Amino acid sequence: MEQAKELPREQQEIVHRARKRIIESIGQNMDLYGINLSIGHLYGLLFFQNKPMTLDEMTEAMRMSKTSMSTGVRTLVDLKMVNKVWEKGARKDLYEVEMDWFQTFADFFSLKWRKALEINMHAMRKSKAELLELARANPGVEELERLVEADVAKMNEAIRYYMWLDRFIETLETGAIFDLVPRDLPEES
Amino acid sequence: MEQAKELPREQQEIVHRARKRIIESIGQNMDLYGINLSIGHLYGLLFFQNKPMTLDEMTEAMRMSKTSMSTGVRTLVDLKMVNKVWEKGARKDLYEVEMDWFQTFADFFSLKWRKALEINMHAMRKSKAELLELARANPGVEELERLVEADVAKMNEAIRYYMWLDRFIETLETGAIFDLVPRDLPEES
DNA sequence: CTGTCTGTACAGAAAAAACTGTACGATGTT
DNA sequence: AACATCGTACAGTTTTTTCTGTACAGACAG
Repeated sequence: MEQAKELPREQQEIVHRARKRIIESIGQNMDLYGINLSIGHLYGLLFFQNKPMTLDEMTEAMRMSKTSMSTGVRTLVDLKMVNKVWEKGARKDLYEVEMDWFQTFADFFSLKWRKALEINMHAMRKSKAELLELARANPGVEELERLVEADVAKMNEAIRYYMWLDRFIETLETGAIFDLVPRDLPEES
Repeated sequence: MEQAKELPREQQEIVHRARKRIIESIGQNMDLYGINLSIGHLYGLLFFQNKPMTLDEMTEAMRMSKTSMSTGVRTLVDLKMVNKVWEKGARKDLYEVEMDWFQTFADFFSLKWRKALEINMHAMRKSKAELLELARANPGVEELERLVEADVAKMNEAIRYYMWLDRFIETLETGAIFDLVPRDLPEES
């Protein structure tokens, strides 16, 4: 895990267990971020490291292949959960967790949601236009009119939702969310 | 997909393509909700159904086994994305999508986040207490003190984040989020 | 330039997830 | 009562994902 070699065996055990509980807890819940258990554990490991870590150190600590560590840590970097760190004349790449979990949260969900939002919104608008055009080109066909009306109503409701989601994502991107729901509560007095 | 049988072939095609685009778009982005492509498609299919659907109808429309439809629709029901519908003397179970996507969104993420929150928070608090007790029982051991201090600082920061997340989830659960970020913008004037 | 070390591409093995067909319990019908 | 019909449990198969070992390109040291 990390240093602490100069402590008596018994104390090391306690520290190790305390850390392990958290690492596994974090790792387990990483599926929220679409991350599997192994990479979740890797993240947990990095969390308790008080200094940047190399791929070889991860390999040893996780008892997994270097290839897995390489791909795993890259996933975490892509998600901005881990940062690549530069150190003077260092041969190896160094990584450490992004400790600002508020930012991690905002980055992750704004990224994912915005991607889905754009794809879906685009599909909605295009299909809606096609259906309206179809109805316009065939006036008076009752069956068609009913059908288009029903579908377009659904699309409009979906678009309304996506427009809300867009504004919501914006609060994450701009940090306005932390005005709406403050990071800290004012002290009780 | 659904009725429209009385329309000319050509018009049916257009409607079908317009719907298909959306269904696939939705299905693809369902991985945000931890749902795979097939079940995503199922959801999209239900979205355009203007009446509740039976398992057998899904089986036919999706060209998949009834077992898959059964488990798939159950997943969607568990996530509150689809509702089981009761109809007078109906032999078969009927399902329809929950059309309130605002609610779907709020339900899904509050459910998932709260679960993770509670597990992680519990682990954090327990481990923190153990480390503090360890330090208390061994005063003056410099190495231990440094280590405990560093770990506890991290845990405190994490707990601070989780307390924020808790308040944030609460806005989803209570609907207060829709006061903070309104469903609709006031009309331009 | 040669030799060494690092990260990753790639192909194959192992593990996990998705999907299916069969069988069966529960419920309703005759 | 016997007979149908429905939904799902379960076991086995297929597909996908994860993980590993090997090999190699790029950077650097001597």
